[in-house]
Amino acid sequence: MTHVDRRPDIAAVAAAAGVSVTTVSHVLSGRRPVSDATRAKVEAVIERLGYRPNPSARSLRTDRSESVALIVPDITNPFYPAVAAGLQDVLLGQGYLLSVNDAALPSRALREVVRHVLARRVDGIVLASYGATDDDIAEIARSGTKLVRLGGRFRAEFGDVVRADDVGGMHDVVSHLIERGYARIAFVNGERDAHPSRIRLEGYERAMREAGREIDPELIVSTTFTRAGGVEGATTLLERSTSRPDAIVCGNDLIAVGVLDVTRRLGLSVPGDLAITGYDDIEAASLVTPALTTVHNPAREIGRTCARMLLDRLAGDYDDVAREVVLAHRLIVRESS
Amino acid sequence: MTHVDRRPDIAAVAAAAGVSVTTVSHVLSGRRPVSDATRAKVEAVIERLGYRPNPSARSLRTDRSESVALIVPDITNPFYPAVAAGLQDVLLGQGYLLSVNDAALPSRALREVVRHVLARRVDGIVLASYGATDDDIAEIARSGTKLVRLGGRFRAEFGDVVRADDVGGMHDVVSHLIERGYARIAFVNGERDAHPSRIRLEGYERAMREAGREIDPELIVSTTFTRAGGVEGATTLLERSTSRPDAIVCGNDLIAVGVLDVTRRLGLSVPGDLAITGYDDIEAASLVTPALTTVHNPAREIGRTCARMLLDRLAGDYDDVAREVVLAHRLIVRESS
DNA sequence: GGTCGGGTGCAAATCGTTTTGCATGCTATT
DNA sequence: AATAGCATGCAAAACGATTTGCACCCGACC
Repeated sequence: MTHVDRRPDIAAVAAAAGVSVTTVSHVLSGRRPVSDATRAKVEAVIERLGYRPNPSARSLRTDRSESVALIVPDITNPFYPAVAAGLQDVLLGQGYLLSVNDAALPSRALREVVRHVLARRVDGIVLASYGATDDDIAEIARSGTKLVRLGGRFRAEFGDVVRADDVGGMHDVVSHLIERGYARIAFVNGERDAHPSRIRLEGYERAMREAGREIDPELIVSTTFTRAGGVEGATTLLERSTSRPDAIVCGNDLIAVGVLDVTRRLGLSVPGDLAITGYDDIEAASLVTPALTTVHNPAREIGRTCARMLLDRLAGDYDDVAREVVLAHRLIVRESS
Repeated sequence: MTHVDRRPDIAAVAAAAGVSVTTVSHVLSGRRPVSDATRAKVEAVIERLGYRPNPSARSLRTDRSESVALIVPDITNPFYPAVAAGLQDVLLGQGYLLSVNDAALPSRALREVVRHVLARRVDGIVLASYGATDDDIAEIARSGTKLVRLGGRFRAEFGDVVRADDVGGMHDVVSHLIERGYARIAFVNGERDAHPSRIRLEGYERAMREAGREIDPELIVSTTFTRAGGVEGATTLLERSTSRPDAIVCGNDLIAVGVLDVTRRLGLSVPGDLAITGYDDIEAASLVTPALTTVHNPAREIGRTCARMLLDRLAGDYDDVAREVVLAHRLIVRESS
């Protein structure tokens, strides 16, 4: 084993450059003017010694960790990795470390995950978990940690919100189906009380009402935002109903994939016997056969936006006002409708 | 604005409990015996005050950050989120924070990402990037940061390696095709110099040789581990060859999906005109039509294993010996072959 | 009865930064 | 020629934990 030299600290740099530690710190932070000659000298030494400030010491002093946590309800849902990539796009350049935390039940309760990241004193949290309760959010607020939520109801005291226009998106999908002449349009939604479910249902209802269609509660079922949920929902709809729907609108793409599984098993032709639509436009939507009509959810751009808003807040901007940013959706018509 | 009380520090706890800070620290760490009475008193105060040790102060003193970084080549490849979930399964319970870092080109050079996490002084790194050079790995080793690599060539001085048995997996796929009677079996691989490419090619070659088949260099093309790579590879193979292959083995599922895109465009029937196989068994493999024959890569279990090995190292176990752990693969035969 | 040793607790040094208050030398102004 | 003001640099006090060396008290042992 070769002996590894002790890591240089700021004092070592100061000594080697013949200045005080204060001066080195000022060169690093730029908080006080430093003459060009001194700066050059110090920077040369830093380079030569390979000095990197100790982040623990720094955050102990400044009370900032330069790290941000993303909390997602299911990291294996491809929507969230895309969000994470968007966050990273912005955060990496600013020197922030991004921690990604999966709060997927049953193994990991959201509250436990929230406590975990709060205990680590992250500077900010991007909360993408639709399972979050007011209590969870209040706990974050109480700790003083900056918060940006991805989706969810907008309330000033609960921080900023970034979301796609789900009401509009779902409205467009349903209108599209109505236009194509589908008569009995069913809806397989995600978790009943989750915010995205409610908001997507709202879009469905609005489009139906606008078209003068009656809303049949028999045609609306709530399951979970997963492939298994889609199987369950489709089974309920297609096996119990006396008169079958001729189109099924799904709360997200994963559900739609599950619905497709069922139609395949039942030997139904899509979109002949039944039209199916998804939501989010994850890659799988274009892979299945028939390819899914869906609504593109700009995941990466949402991630970028969350990051920028968090940085604004960390910089002290918008200190006394919460913001809600809504990103445009885009209807993608493919073969399934 | 309501006034938020200052966070209690260890001194506040000591004062409220009528003991010294040393004692409180010992209650927390258990490094010295503390009487039951004292312990109970201190724990009650901690609870009442909601005291949580400041992680920066702690790691400044202990030189441990209790955090681990995962570096992946493409976070939108669903294999990696599954690995991340596995890591989290193990790390969360131990109080470690997991940071996930996407080193996807062209925006983020791997070296830059490595520097970034090293600057943050993480305790350990799980490096899943097949683009890593010896230099990258040496830089990590030099910093003293514990390293576990996901895949890659095993070398004692470069830390532990966890990998699936890719040679065996690819061997099984190819043998399966040979058994089914396919005559001209082509191979669309990922990046030519990437380790997983080499190793998977090895499995292909071994199976061919075992069956007494000749290896035709014309039938082997290197692209990238992406859907676009599959399109490119299939186009090359199917449009240029005088005599077409009747089976295409792909370096991963994403490539296979791209190959499928091409067969669809050319109107080829799968597996009638052409058999196609993938590798990894990501969800998409079962979604496409026809569903892909592939090899199951136990991503989540790989993640868990990486985490455990890293924890071993951080605990000082296996200090003077590197380990390579190989996880079993499983051939999944579906419709495409 | 003196000594030994285990259990328990405390004071103080330490980790590596940032930041404040003050001192110095120089230039420019009057 | 005196002084105001600026640019520059330094010493020292935080930040909040962990850990070491030492002191004390007590019962047990010879």
